[in-house]
Amino acid sequence: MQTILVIDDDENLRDTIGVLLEREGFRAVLAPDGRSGLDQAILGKPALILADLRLPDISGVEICKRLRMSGIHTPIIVLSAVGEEIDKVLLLEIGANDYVVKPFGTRELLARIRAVLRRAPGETERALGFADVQVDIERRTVTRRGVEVKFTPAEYNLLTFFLQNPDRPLSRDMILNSVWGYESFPNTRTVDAHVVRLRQKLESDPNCPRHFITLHKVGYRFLP
Amino acid sequence: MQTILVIDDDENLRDTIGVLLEREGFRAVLAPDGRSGLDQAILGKPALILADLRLPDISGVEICKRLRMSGIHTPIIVLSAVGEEIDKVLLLEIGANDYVVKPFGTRELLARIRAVLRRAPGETERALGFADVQVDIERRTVTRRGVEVKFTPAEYNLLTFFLQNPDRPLSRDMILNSVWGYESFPNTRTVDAHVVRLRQKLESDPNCPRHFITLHKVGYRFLP
DNA sequence: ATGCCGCTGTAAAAGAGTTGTAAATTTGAC
DNA sequence: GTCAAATTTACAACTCTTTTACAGCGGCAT
Repeated sequence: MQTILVIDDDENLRDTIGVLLEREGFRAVLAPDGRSGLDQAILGKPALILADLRLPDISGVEICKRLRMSGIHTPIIVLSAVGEEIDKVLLLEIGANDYVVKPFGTRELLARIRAVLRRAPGETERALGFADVQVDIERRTVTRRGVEVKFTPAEYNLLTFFLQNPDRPLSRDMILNSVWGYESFPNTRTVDAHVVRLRQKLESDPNCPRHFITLHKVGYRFLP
Repeated sequence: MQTILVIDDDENLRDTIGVLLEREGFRAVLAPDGRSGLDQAILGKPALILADLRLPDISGVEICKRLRMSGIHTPIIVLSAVGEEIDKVLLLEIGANDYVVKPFGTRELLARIRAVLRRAPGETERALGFADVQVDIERRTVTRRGVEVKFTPAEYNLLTFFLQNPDRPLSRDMILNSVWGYESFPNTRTVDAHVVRLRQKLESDPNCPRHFITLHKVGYRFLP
C-alpha cells in the first residue's frame, strides 16, 4: 500500500483529501505545516507528497527545494489557490512534478496522483535487513540467521522505521510521531521500552548494543 | 522471443508497458480495446496477455471468459485500478492467472509476468491444497484425507482466498473487500467467525492452528 | 576524584484493546 | 413459513501496550 503525505494548513481540506485517499486504497499521512510536513517527507518515505503552496511556515516551493537538495526525489504535487501567482515553469524546474489549482475535483486530483505515480517507478523495497537480520516487508516477517523471530505490531513498526532511517539521530518525539502517529500520545518512555525489546531480540549482546544505539539526551540511532 | 499482448485503453500506460517489455526482451503487441485485443489474443498467439479490467467495449473479465470458453489457455494477468471493485477470487476462478492493481511498479509487474510465464505451460491451477487438504476449483469441493468436507459458500470463498494468498498478512478489511466484495459491509468480526469454522474443519488441532494463523492487531496469515 | 542529578535500562504490573467462540439474531432462498 | 447460512453479539481469555518503579549510568560542577 502506498503512502501519500498531505501538507496543508486548511484542516478541512486536509481531512477531506485524507478520507478520499484512504477510500482509494492509499495510506494518508497528514501534516498541518511545512515543518512537520518536511519531517514526515523525510522520515515517512511517502510515495507521493501533496503540498499546499501557501503554508504558515515553509512554503510548498521551499519544501520542494529542500527535499531535492537533500537528494530526495519523492514526487510532489503542489496545490495552489486560484489567483495565487504561480510561475508554473518555475514550479516544475524546482522539482515539483505537477500542480493542481484549488478548488479541484476529486477525480482530477486522483487522476493527477495516478499519473504522477505511474511515471515514477516506485522504489518499494520488499526486503530490508542488516547484519544477520532479514525483514520481509511483503510477508511481514523478521528472520535472524534464517530463524523467524516474532514481533508485535509496535515492535515491527519501530524496527522498520529504524531500518528506513539508518545512521540518522532520531529523537523520541520524532519516533513517536512517525511510528505511533499524531493521534496517540504515549509517554516517551514507551519508545525506550520497545527499543529494549528490539535489542533483546536482535542484538548479539543486548547489554552492549551495536545497532540500536542510545544517543544520550538525544534519542536513538540505528546503525546497520 | 515471447510475445506479450497488452490490452489497455490508456494510451500512455499502454506505451509505457510496451517500452518496458521490449526493454526486457519481450515482443509487445498493443491493443487499445477489448475487441482488437480479443482478435490479437486468438490470432497472435501471445505467450501472455495483460488486460485492463475496465475497457471501453469488452471488459477484462469478459475477455478471460471468452478465451477460456474457446479453449484458449493463454495466461492472463488482469490490471485493475485501485478502488475498482474486483472480486479477486472470481477473477481467478474465471481463468485469469493473476491480477495487478494500478498503479504498480515496473518491478512488480515484471515479477508477476515472469512468475506466470514460469508456471505456465498454461493451465490455471485447477487444484489447490495444503497438508492433507485438497480443493478442486472446478468441482468446488474440498476433501481432507480423501474425505469430502462440506463448506458453505462464504467459507469456501474465504478458503480459496487464503489458498491463493499464502504467507501474506491479510487484514480483515482486505479479506472483506476481496472475498465479500465492495458492495456488502459486514462487521469485521464476521471474518473471525468464518476463520473459526475453517479451523474447526481443517486444522488438526483447532485450538492451536498451524495453517490459519492469527496476526494480532493485523489480521490473518495462511501457511500451507 | 567525588557526589549529584537527571537520563536510560529493564522487569513487572496495570491497563487497553483484540480475538476465540458459542449462542442469538437476521437474512435470504425456496 | 421453513430452513440453512450469514452475521452480529456477548463475554471470557488473551495479547500487546503503556506505565511504573527502581537500579544503574553518564556527564558535570566542585
